[in-house]
Parts: sequence; C-alpha cells; structure tokens
Amino acid sequence: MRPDDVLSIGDLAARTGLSVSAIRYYETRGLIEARRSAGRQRRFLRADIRRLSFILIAQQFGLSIDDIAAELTKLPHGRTPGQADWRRISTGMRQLLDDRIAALERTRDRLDGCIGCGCLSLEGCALYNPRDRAGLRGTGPRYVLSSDEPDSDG
Amino acid sequence: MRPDDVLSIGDLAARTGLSVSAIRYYETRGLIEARRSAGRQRRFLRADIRRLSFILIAQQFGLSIDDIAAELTKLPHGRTPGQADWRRISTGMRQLLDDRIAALERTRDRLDGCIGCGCLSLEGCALYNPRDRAGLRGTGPRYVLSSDEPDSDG
DNA sequence: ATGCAACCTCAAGTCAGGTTGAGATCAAGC
DNA sequence: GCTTGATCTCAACCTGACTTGAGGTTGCAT
Repeated sequence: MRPDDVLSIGDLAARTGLSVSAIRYYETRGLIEARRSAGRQRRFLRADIRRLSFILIAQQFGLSIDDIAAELTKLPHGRTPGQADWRRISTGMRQLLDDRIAALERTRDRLDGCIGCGCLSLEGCALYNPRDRAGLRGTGPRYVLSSDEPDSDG
Repeated sequence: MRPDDVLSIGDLAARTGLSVSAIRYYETRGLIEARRSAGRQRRFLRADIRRLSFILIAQQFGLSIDDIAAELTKLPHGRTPGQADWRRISTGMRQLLDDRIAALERTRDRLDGCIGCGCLSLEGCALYNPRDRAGLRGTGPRYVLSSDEPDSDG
C-alpha cells in the first residue's frame, strides 16, 4: 500500500472521473505536476484532486487549456493552496462569467430587433456586426475572424 | 459581365466576408447549393448571401455545422425564402439563446455559493455536478462526458 | 519468485471546421 | 489569340483536446 497522502495516476483518475490519458495530457501541458516513484511512475498529492476539479469547471466556462494554465499560475508555488487561494481564483471566474452573460444578452436584444424585421441581411441587420464577432465563442472561419473587417461600409 | 442576379464564388465571398474556401466547404457540408456555369464554375443567387449570413450568426451562437444544416432545412425548398421564413428561424434561435443564458446564470449562482466556501472540491461543491455537464459547451474530456457518471455517490 | 494489473513512453489517430497547395481549366479584356 | 486572374478538384495540413495502440516496465499480493 502506498502512503496515505500520495496517489497514483489511476487513483487520481478514479477520484476525479477523468481518464488517465487526460491527466497525463494535462501534465504535458503544464496544468499539473507529478513526482515520480523509484520506478518512474507518477505520484500525486491530494491537493491535485482540487486542481483537476478546477480544470473541469474552467473548461465548462469555455477556457482553453492555455487559459487555465494561466489561471493556475495564480496559485501559490511550493505551498499547498488553501481556501483563500481558490476563492481568489473563483472570483476572477465570476467576472468572466458575468461578461459572457452580458454578451449573450446583448446578442439576444439585437436578435429581437431582427425578429421584428426578418432581415438577417449584412447591411441592415444589427446582429451581423463584425465588430462584435470577436467577443463571442466558437471556432468560426479563421480568415474572417482574424483579418481586417471586410465590410467596413463607405 | 455576368447577369445581374448571379454571383461567382468570389463575389459571394466579397459580400459576406467569408473565404472562398469556407464557402466551398459549406457546400460540401450541404449548407448551400450552387448551380454551375458552362465551364463548371459555381453560380450563386443573391438569396445565398442571406443564407451565409445566417450561418455566421448561428455559429456565434455555438451551433455546429450539422445543427445549422438542420435549421436550414426549415427554409422552403425551390422558392426563395422571404422575411417570414427567416423570422420563423430567428424565433427558434431566440429560444436557444434564452436557454444558454439561463444555463450560464445557474452556473453563476452556483459559483457564488462556491466563492463563499472556497471549496471547488468534488464532493462538496455544487458547481461540480456531472449531471449538468452535458448542458454546457466545450470539448472536454470525451471519456468523462460520454460514459456513465463515475461519481454517483453512494 | 511469479503473475498480472497498472503504469510507462512515444507515435499515430480522431473530430470539427476549415486552410493551403498543386496542377489544370475558365472567363474576360485587349 | 493571348494573357491574367478567378475557379476548379483533390489531397494534405492545421489547431485543440484528447484517445488509442504498441511494446516495454513496475509494484504488490501470493
């Protein structure tokens, strides 16, 4: 039996519901770190359960792996993060969430205008405004989303 | 010069801001159809501008290509869609948008509970409830999202 | 000492939503 | 008739977030 406070990758997978391969992947992306046993097997701490939970939650919010990695650097290094540390991060998330809700509400309001006119045209429709596209999620055609506005009217 | 009411793929790209390759891709996915010139070049109708606008808007709402294709089948076949047709589709979108906003608001409320406790733990945290995961967007670990709930408590 | 599940690494595959490139053909102006 | 830019098809590549598989090692119970 392993000492009470270290977990194998399988233990961690069982506790978080993640797959073993996903955890290994997160390690390669720098989201978690593991010590190694004498035989080079990964050994995790109980605090990593919380770290992985955070990753799952953040993904639901639409954060990319890199975004999450950035958030996680706000946690203390060396010391095991406590409630106050996690609370600080959660508060940042709340802001993010509020922003997303606000963006969707703006979109909805514009859609309401469109329902009235049935337009969905490029010239007339307030919904189809390239200046706001960047704010919303979704892969979308990269060419359009990243380069200059093609239809700056004039 | 081409007759006034047909557009080459380049014309359509210029009018919508989409790339030519994206339009061709949408055609292969069945989102739009094109007639062909004598020399097998694509020829579109003006109504296709609106169709592509709809695709762009729907993508902002997080619909996949297949979702959008499904929406578009609601448009009349053979006849050029009018305002009433587009209005019917927009109304469906409004519903979708409302649902997404509501889901995010629920998440936010739960996050508020979490900020209070700073927990983010699998057992205690209401946020981390696998039963709700499916409703939110994001790729996420497929294994977890698609198979049985790993942590049905008991 | 041995058996076997769990673990290791590394390469390749998957899916969505396109982009990029090669090599060939079309269309329009001069 | 020629040139030049737009289009054509088809195959290969890209990113993100993983999964899958091959082939080899570890670790724990018996």
